[in-house]
Amino acid sequence: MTMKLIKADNTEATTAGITDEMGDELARIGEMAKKYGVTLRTLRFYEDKGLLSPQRDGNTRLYTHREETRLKLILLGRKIGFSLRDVKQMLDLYEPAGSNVKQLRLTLDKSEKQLARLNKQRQAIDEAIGELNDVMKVVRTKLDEQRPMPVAANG
Amino acid sequence: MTMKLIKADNTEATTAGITDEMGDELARIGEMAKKYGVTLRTLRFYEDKGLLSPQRDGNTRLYTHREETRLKLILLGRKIGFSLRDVKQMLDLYEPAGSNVKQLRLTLDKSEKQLARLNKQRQAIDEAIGELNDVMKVVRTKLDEQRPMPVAANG
DNA sequence: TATAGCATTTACGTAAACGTAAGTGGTGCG
DNA sequence: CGCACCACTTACGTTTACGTAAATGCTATA
Repeated sequence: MTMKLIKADNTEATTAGITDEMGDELARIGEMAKKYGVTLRTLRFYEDKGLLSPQRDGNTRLYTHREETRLKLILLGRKIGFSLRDVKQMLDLYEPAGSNVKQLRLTLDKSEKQLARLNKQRQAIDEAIGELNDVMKVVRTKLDEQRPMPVAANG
Repeated sequence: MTMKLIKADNTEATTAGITDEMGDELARIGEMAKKYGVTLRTLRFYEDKGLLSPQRDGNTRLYTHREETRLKLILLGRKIGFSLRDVKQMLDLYEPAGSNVKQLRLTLDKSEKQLARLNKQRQAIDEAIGELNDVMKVVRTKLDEQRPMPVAANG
């Protein structure tokens, strides 16, 4: 029981319970990475692409709840098949204190296109599976022909 | 008797009816490209990767029936989702005068794995479609909420 | 002979999403 | 004090299948 990384009561050592002047929960990059199953590299990459912009304590990145929400949206977007560029476009339209009609419209628009793409992909995959099965059938047949007739084997 | 490639009277100039000393039908790169809906670049690329190896008349590539068959297989392979590397491995095992058991086995092996991949992809796409539909539903709802109640509009 | 067409070569560019290496900094603990 | 950790930065590498110049050659035809 190494027990490292945990401070006695509130030493604010390496991790945990860091809060903003605003009272926000602040997480460091390692926590975020573990919590959402991504690498540190990925989080920095997203930042480099303007998708995230965590606060800083010196050099150390501190992620607020807002950034966490953004990350969730990014990951959802990627799961759905959006490119990071698309995700960024949508996120960039978010206005915390206004109507996000433009954002919603853009999202819906991109979603419809993505849905079309996904359906096409699905069809392509189904076709591929079909052809692949044909191929496998032929190959199996040819392989059987190679076998010199298992004349009534076992019985 | 080099036979130069071009016959005197049949003006056909650039293309057509070129034959080998063997009597094979020889096609130039442009014909092949059109016939199979690929670019010249693609054919040269495949050659560069060792998937095709057309004859030469000087610098000009001449494709035999064998090369054509290979191309068909390459395209089928790609349609099925194999990488060019995989296709090459399989093609490289072809022996014109022997049992191609190894080739067939490799093909079957790769096919099974590819089938598994395709099924996974299919599932992933289905999931993505599902989530995407959820997202669209939410977005549509939010957009509707933005509209200040179409209290019996128009009429 | 000039032009149109088809061909050739080399070689850098593209897209996406990070991986990975290399070198450095700050910190609490034994 | 020095190790173990966590974090940071820069920047090149990876993968796949070609696209896209750029410069040049060969041949038939007008």
